[in-house]
Amino acid sequence: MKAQEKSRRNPGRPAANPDRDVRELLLTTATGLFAERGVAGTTFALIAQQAGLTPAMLHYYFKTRDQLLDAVVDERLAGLIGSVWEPVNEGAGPAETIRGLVERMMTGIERMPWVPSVWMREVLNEGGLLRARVLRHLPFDKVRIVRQSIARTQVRGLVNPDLDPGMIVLSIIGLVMLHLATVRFAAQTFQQRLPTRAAMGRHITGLLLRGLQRSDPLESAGKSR
Amino acid sequence: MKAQEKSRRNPGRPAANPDRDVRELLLTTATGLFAERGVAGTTFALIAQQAGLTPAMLHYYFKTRDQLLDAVVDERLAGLIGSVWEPVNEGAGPAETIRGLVERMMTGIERMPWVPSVWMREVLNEGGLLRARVLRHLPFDKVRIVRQSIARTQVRGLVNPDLDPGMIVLSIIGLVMLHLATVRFAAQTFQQRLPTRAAMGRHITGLLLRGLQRSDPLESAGKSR
Amino acid sequence: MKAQEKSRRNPGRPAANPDRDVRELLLTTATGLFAERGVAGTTFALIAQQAGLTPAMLHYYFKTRDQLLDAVVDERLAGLIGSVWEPVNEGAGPAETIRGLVERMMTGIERMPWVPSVWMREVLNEGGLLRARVLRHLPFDKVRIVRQSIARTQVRGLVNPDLDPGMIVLSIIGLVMLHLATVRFAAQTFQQRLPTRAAMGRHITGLLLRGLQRSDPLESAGKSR
Amino acid sequence: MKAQEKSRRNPGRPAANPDRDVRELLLTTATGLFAERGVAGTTFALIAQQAGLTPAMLHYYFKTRDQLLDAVVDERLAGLIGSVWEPVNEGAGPAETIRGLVERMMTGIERMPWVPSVWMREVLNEGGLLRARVLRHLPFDKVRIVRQSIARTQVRGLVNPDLDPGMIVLSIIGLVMLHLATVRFAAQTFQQRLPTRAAMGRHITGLLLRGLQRSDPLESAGKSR
DNA sequence: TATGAATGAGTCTTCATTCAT
DNA sequence: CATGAATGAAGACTCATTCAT
Repeated sequence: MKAQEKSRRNPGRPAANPDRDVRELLLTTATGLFAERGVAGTTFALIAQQAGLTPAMLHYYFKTRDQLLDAVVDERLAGLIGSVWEPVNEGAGPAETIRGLVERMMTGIERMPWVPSVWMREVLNEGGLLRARVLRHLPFDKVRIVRQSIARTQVRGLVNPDLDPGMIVLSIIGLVMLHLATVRFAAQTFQQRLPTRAAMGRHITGLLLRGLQRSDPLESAGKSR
Repeated sequence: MKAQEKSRRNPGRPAANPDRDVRELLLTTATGLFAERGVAGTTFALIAQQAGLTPAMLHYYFKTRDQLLDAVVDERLAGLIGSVWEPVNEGAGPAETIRGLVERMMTGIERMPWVPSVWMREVLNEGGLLRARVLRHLPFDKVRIVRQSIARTQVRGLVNPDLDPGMIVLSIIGLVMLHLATVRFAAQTFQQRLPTRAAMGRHITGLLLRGLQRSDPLESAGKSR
Repeated sequence: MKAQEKSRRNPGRPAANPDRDVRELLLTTATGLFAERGVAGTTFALIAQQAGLTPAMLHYYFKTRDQLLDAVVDERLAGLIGSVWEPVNEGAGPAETIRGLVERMMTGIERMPWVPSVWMREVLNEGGLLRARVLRHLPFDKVRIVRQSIARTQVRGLVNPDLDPGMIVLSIIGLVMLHLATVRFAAQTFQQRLPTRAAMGRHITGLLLRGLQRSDPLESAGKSR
Repeated sequence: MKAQEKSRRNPGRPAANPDRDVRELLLTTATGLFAERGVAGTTFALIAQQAGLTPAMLHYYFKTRDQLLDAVVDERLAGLIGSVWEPVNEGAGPAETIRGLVERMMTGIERMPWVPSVWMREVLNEGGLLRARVLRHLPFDKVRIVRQSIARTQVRGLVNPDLDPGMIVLSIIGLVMLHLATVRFAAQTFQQRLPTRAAMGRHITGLLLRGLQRSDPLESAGKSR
């Protein structure tokens, strides 16, 4: 019923394909629930109910559960991944590259707040239900660019020699996702105020950029406490 | 049947309490599956099957699903948490403290490889099924010690001013869990060799300690590419 | 399959709401089985099977077992209770009132033969599974009217002084339910013909009205045997 | 464990067969639970738990559930039935006979308070789980004596002509069981004091004996209210 | 006697999926 | 487009019963 109303709105104008609209609504509802309860914990009935539709309607738009997951990845996550990685190019230095990645991730996530939680649960995790699907969209060439850029700089002695260039991309993405997915929880648990988006950006970028940097260890500072 | 074989092992000696044994076996099987497929995706039937028992047997040892989760947290995770945090004390500097935390986490996880994955999925994530249970075992006083130690050092200008002391504990734990949970995946995905445990420890600790450190940014290094 | 047949009946007319029909069918089947085997002994599977449906279908109409019991009481028993007690008013004498109650009970039960058995088992009995639900529908004000009417008449010496006015309502309802629930059994057991409805009404009403009446005891009659 | 203690009590004396004792304990526990929750609602585990034993022990004494029910009827109910009906003889008048039956029932039930509830649920009711078993112990000859005694007296015009002699035995037993099983409930429901045993005896006997009696109807009394 | 361990069958319930309308 | 009805498969959980010890 709600869907019917929806499909009839804008009676004057050449209605934007209502099919498209409901699909989008369903995807949005689904991703929200995936973030809150995980993919395995989100039933078709729940998505339908929250979208004001019947479960049967869901099957009209997505023949099977797998197709819904495909759509979430292909029509939502893929775009984000593209916008984050596309600008990466060989010309930039590691700092600039990393700063760019982090900034674009945070910007993209601002409009898709469900991503960090879902990413941690369903992509990074062994057996995550979106992992295989996401893999198909990862820009391996771009990833290699970043890795090699860091490795080269490291060889020249300008990057923290402790770091493993092979893990650095994981560290970058993971750090952003991890912090964005858990700030709220951390703040509540340890009874602190929720940091602003800017503060979080500084924290993550600061940790990464300083972490990458070659320099003397912190020992002395700590010792002198 | 398999259980019968089990009860016949150690024919000579007064069999170590078989009750305890099967329970432990079940807990181990369960945690393994939780890591692979998440708590929500792991059915009693699956655990039982993998342990060579019937689902009904699981209910013999754990009256309900909740009780199984309780047991996992209370009898497995709690010990790890304790051993990681117990040695934390006010006397140590931030570097030493962090190094200790990371080392103890990695050591503990070596014997419980299921922890990182489960921690990311079921503790850090919103709606994670172990979150509430784990919270009861978190040593808030120890956490505060670490946070304040870093904050004090930061005020004295010896710590990266970009960092938010309120998020630093999350960053420490999260970084370890994140990397341990995903190295294998990252290595496979990007077709690299799996880093050694030592390399991983260096990577994480290096990232954290350098990241914490106050110093000039990496810009210059990057620019000079 | 049977359900399909069902949905095709009345091919010419605009089928009476099939939803309602199946619901009613299920309620009827359930009450019948409740009478035969008690609520605790009647499984969803049994009801479904007897109605030619699957157990899952039952959950389509009644989300839980409790909801089925609610429906039985609210949609079936409540009406009977209302029709039995509604006409009770202060103006009538005890005999008239009791006769009316008994008559209306017997009439109502004629169309709901499952009631006496269920009432005895699940309402009157300690721990009966419908007791609490039925209690919500009992017209306490009407009950009080009957009790007080009898008590007043008893004080005036016109009612058997042995009777406890507080138990008399129980005796009235109980006697009807008891006899209706067990005539068939009694007749079979003691190999007698089944009394007609009229005979049963006379028996019960006669027992109650004479029993209420003040008069000399039966001793003399018996002694003269 | 409790059972062990129990079986070891009276260490000095030649212990009364402990087998017998535990059996009795179990029967008593079972009948109590049957009264509270019905036979179908009482599990082996519950009986065992309440008796301080393991379910396995129950199977030691009663190989199957059916055997337990057999024992309840044969070793408990049968005795009561016998003591109630044995004294019935052809020489007595209906009043005396009925008074005797009621009195003996009430006396017997005083020591077996679980009987009325169980009788109503599991004997009188269609599909009652003890019905068939109890039937084997009913003294049909005695029942016939009562029925015929009343019928004869009725023919002579000394008994309420409305009554059906074939139903009268059912009315007698049923009335006692019904009232004894439900006084507590009735008192609570209608917020009255619990009648004393004597009051209940008077109520039941009074209702039955007056009810049997031939006499003018109560109409006039009621009308004059 | 006594019990812990074990299980097959069955209970209520949920869910993705189908289909006639 | 949209849905109500329907279901098979599976999930957690219970229970009477068995058996080695």
